[in-house]
Amino acid sequence: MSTISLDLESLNPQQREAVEHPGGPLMIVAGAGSGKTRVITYRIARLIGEGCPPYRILAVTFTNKAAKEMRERIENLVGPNAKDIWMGTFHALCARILRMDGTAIGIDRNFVVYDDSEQLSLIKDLIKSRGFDDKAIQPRGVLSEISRAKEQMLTPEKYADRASSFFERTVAGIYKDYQRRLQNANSLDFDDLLFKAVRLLEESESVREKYQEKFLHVLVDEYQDVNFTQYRLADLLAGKNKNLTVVGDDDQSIYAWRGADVGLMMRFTLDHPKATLVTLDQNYRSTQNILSGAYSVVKHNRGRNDKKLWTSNDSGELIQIGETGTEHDEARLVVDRINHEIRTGRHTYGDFAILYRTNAQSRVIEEAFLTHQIPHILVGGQRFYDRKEIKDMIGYLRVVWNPADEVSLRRTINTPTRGIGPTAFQKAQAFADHHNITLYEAFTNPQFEQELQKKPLQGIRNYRKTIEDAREMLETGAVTPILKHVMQQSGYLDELRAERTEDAQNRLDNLQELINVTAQFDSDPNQDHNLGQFLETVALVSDIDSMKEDGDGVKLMTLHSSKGLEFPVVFLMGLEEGIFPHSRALGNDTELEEERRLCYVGMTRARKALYLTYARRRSQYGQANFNPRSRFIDDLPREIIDQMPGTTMETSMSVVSSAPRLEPLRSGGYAITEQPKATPSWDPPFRVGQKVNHRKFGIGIVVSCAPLKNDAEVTVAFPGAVGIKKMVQSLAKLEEI
DNA sequence: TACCAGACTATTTTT
DNA sequence: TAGTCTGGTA
Repeated sequence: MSTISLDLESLNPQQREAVEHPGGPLMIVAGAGSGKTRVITYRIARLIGEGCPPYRILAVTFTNKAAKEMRERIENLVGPNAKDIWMGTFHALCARILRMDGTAIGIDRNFVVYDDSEQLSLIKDLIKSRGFDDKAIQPRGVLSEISRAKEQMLTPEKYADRASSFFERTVAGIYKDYQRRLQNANSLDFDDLLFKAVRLLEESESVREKYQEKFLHVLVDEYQDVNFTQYRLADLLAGKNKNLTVVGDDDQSIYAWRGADVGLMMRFTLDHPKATLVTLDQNYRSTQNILSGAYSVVKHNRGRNDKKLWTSNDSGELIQIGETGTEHDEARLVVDRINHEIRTGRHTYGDFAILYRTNAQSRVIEEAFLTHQIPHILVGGQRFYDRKEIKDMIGYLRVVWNPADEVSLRRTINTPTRGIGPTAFQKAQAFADHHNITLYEAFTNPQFEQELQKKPLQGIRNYRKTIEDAREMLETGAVTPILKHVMQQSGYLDELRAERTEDAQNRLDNLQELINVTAQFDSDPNQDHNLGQFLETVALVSDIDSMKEDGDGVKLMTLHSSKGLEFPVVFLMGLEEGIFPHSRALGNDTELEEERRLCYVGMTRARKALYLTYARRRSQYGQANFNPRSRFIDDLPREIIDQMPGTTMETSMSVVSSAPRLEPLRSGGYAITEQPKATPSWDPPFRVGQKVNHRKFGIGIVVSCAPLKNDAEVTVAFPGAVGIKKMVQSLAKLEEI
């Protein structure tokens, strides 16, 4: 037994109960900032201290970053053997299991993982080859339908049995082909990782027993955001020893759009009637005012089980509300505020976080930060691994590792151009289908070569040589030499260098950065050194994973990315109807509730100070929009808010001074009496959130209004297939109802 | 086959 | 607004 001393005295009784829970199913309902991570790390440390070997513990986290941090914290408590704990995201866990034992259900060890864009390109191709117009059958829609099917563990056959509408029957056909193409390409998509892992455990008794025997304790964090396959997986893995600990907070469930289902938290207690339930409701993070503010936003949700967090912290500063003219003014307001705080010496740049609803909002903020020289770290947005040049090179590496990878082959074979256009491609596809071989095999088949013209033939030979030479380097295990070889011999580098533009130089820099990444991978003693492992790591990283820890900069990220983090000072920007809550959520109660929870998550990231800002006028898609301020602001009790100095007076809410104006008066969801006039010269014909009638589409809800010469452009959300429509009021003749 | 210009259109969150 | 797609031309 190791010598582990935990400071259990410092825990509150609930935390202590959770840490010391002996065994059996345990559900920890952990409010924001309630010391959840501490409880989990202590619990794991304690299990190890009591003799449970680290390799028999499985801890599932939401992001790789969370896993890494948790591992470090446990290492501080129990020492280096914390390395042996199985810790990671569901997807990483499944990939690991499938690589080891997937052969039992016919999965090749060397499979690659297809990401979103690769899935999409495959779907697009399938839609086209079936002769559908990809406007009538949208690739995105098909993909998310397939994804949903997989989350419910429906195979193509089962899905087809249930399909009733035209759309569903179409998807059923595509789904079937899609799976076949994935299989031929020796690839799995994100959902497959989960789905196949569950299938593996269900179908192979020996594999199931192996893992059930192995994992003495299973812990799942962020349980409110699991989907059905993940729920199944956790249950299966903990099936024998029943030591399953789940930790979640239903108020922080923000991934329903991705198939997560809070209802599974309830189901846990039904499936495990003997489960112990511990609620952590003391918040150690935020001030009383921040907590009250956040609570006053979520409490509007119906059907939540009401838990009100409490804190012994001071009430702290008031929540600051800032209204500005445009989004540029808004960014400037934040810049000024940050500079002010820095000057007074109260904070450093690293203390601030800027949170926004959509990535598109980051641009304006970043521009302001660049011009005013505020050091900052942008999380997300255009991901490094989503950049074209990076995807191209990763594509090459994937073909080297797995020549059957069809999507990567398509991506790379004519990049840089080698004279292999659609015609050559179609020929190869036909040849491959006819001889029942992969595309790569077709392209490299001597018989096929005879069908080609001189130029494409030369191109293919060069390509093949690049790949084959690289394949010979596989044995060494190092990734960097292969990458360098491929960059060079493919002609990719030469082409970029020849461009001599700033953009090309940027791309070259990014490629250099990629070399740094592989070099680091190659020298990491904790990694299995092979290309397949590298490709998997790359496929499963998220934005937040690559956020640099150090560096004293203001963090910029979406609300979703901020989950699980905390900052001394938080700015929540763009609090406008149609932005946050997002326009897609207006008029949909379920989605509005999720927006509310998202707001709750954002607000509770703040420890000391919280700013909520919005602009009266904002350019969206190149057009001026006048969105009223967010209903979430109107939810806040006026005694805990204050107006930021320097914000415009005439239309702003003049908080404390005009008490009666801030009644949470709602109809269509926000305080009507307060709405500032959009501009002095223009009156929108409808309120946002108002129900209107259209003679063809029926009843819909106004998403936004924008001025248009002597007219107005009105965006309306209609139910069902009609969706969101932009229309000119004088023509559409929308009627108020 | 490659490339360009202009049209078009879709706008969330991400493992 | 910006990214994608299409169609025409070299």
